[in-house]
Amino acid sequence: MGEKPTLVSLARDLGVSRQTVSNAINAPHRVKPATLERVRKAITESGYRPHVAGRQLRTRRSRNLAMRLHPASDGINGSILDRFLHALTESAQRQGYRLTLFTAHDDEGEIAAVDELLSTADIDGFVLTGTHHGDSRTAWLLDHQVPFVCFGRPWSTQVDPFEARHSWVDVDGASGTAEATALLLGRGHRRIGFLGWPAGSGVGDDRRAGWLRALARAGLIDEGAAAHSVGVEDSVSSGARAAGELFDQGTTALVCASDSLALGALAAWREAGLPDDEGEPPVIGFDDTPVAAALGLSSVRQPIEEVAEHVVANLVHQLAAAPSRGVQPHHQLLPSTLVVRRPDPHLLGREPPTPSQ
Amino acid sequence: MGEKPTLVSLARDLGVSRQTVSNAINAPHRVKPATLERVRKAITESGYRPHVAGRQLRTRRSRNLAMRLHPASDGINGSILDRFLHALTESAQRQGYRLTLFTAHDDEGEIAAVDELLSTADIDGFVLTGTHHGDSRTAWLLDHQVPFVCFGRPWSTQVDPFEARHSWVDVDGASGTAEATALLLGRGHRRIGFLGWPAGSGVGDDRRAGWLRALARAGLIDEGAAAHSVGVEDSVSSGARAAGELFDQGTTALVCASDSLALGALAAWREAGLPDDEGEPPVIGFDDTPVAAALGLSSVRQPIEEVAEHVVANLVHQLAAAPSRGVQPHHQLLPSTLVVRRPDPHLLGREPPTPSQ
DNA sequence: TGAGGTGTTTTGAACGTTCATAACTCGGTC
DNA sequence: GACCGAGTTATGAACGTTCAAAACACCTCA
Repeated sequence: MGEKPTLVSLARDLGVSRQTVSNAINAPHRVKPATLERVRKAITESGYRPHVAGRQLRTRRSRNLAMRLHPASDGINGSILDRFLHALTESAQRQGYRLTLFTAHDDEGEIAAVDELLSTADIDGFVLTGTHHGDSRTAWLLDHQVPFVCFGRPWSTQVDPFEARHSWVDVDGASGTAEATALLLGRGHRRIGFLGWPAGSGVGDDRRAGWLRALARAGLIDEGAAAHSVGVEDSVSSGARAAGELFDQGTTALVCASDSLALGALAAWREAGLPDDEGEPPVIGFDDTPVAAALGLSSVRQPIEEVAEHVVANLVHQLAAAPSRGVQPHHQLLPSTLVVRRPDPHLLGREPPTPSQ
Repeated sequence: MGEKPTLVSLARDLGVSRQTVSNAINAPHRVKPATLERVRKAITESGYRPHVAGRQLRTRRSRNLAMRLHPASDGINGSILDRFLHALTESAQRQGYRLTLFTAHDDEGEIAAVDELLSTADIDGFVLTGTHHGDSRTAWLLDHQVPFVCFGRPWSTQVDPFEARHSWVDVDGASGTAEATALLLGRGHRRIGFLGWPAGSGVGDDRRAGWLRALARAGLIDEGAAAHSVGVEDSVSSGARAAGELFDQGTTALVCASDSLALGALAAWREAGLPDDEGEPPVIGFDDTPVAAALGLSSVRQPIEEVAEHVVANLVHQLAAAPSRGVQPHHQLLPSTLVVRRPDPHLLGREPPTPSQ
């Protein structure tokens, strides 16, 4: 009771030295078992916790990670961000780290913010999201020897991402869209389109590539497959418009680069009055957002929780290494997977199908 | 350039004492103008930043705020959380504070986490979200004299929230639903229903109250208005089902407690084939989520950014006060406002209305 | 008996900052 | 010319921790 215990007060009460208590916490093997037990008991009884500032001042480590929170739905959007933040916080916590947020208006602002956080010395490492073509941040961080991990491959046409000098974790979007395409192929569709974003966006091109790969495997590339692929702005209404045109041209099913686009496609499909696949509309979204779940839309799901776990693990690994000599960068591509759903017939604006069998 | 500057190294280079440099930063009025200028120049030139751990150790202040990140869509859901987090981070940053996240599985876990963060002494104040009936957290925090502010009123039937012993900021949901109801009344609707959650959820009851108030003002309470109000689970499909029944019973328009419910109601309305209000479906959602924006659904918007600003301001105010004597709690209820939208006709599954101008 | 370990504990110093207080400077007053 | 007070600057100590190295205890072996 009374004042908050410190190393010194605890040691005094126990009749041992500061350092012994410190060792009991940080290097138990150096303490005689009997003493260790005595100290540990005192620690739990007094509820002693090391004061982070004292520790940080001496060790030059804060056990704090930081990440920039992008303005609403930039890079990773909405619900994905929620899941990512939560998973990241939890993973960090498990490893004894905390997650601090900061904002910035652009990449340059992010660099400035990182610089600030580093010079006040309360952040050990950073998580970068929203990697893009010509990203200026990674070079700066590498130059300044700042520990960091990217969520997202370095999208460069010049360099193989697996040759990058920094660590990253990313989701293989192509595997998911390929799986989605395969599913539609299995249901007999032959004119499967891809509804995505304009070319050049790394992430979008990756998702399109999976669709193309699945078609190629099925030997369906030659007959003008490219005509069934369009790139538009990521919104429900432009998705609806574009999907309508595709359906008019003979497309019978659509794999989409986002749930927003899929939502539009769903509306267009309903309007076009095309047949369904035994209750399931031939439209597949991406990101498995709550909207998709709510509407019963099949969607490709990113293993965000695993991404977070890997990001933190890698960061912690970097921090554990000697600060002088660098650590081997590590690159991890995790597969995305298709979540198959069957929508509530009410929401499709059709009569429920008569239960066969 | 060499090592990172510290107060001492900077003072040595300038030929003044540590304390003078420290004063130049923290109490400029105590330093002779000429000296002040010299010191300031040296600070900017050297890029000196005070080391937070050193400062924290001495002042017992970390300039760190913390908030529990609830598991996905609990309390404040999806996109609202994004906006809130972003606004909170930005507001905190403006005031020279940082935001740290942590997770917990329940209220008890949150209390334990807070206790931990406090005893390692690196958090100055907390933001509480997801307040609910019989919340055990506020009492604990008050008992332990921890500075905190709630986003959300204390939902107690016993006590007037404005008498609460702790500060809170909340959004007056009723004002938004009342506005929504008034809009529908203005368009000639007389049988306006409310599609919400089962009674007892504070937030939900508040939103329903606004609807009821607007009806009362219009003198429409007596004719069995209660029959047009239902409470169901917060999902699109149950919203669709419930809305369908209401429309069958003669309801012509719906104010909803969430965008999910509104989404369902929209589907039901479409299916029922009821008339629209010159292109606008008579359904209004709540929270103005990206889905609502995407579909062109009118929705009540919470001024989350303002909430965050007030939360941080209050917290900072508490922290500025002498730690011994408490600060007057402050209670702030901000109005929500209706965002009126007109959906893309494509998405309604109808022909666009002939432009009548 | 003493030299050399090995295992355990203690001591001095340092990390960078601010508080409390002392010291100095300078103009004005008696 | 000594004294005072206000303005400005400097000094000692402290915040709580860990590093580096010293000290101590005990055991083995020549």
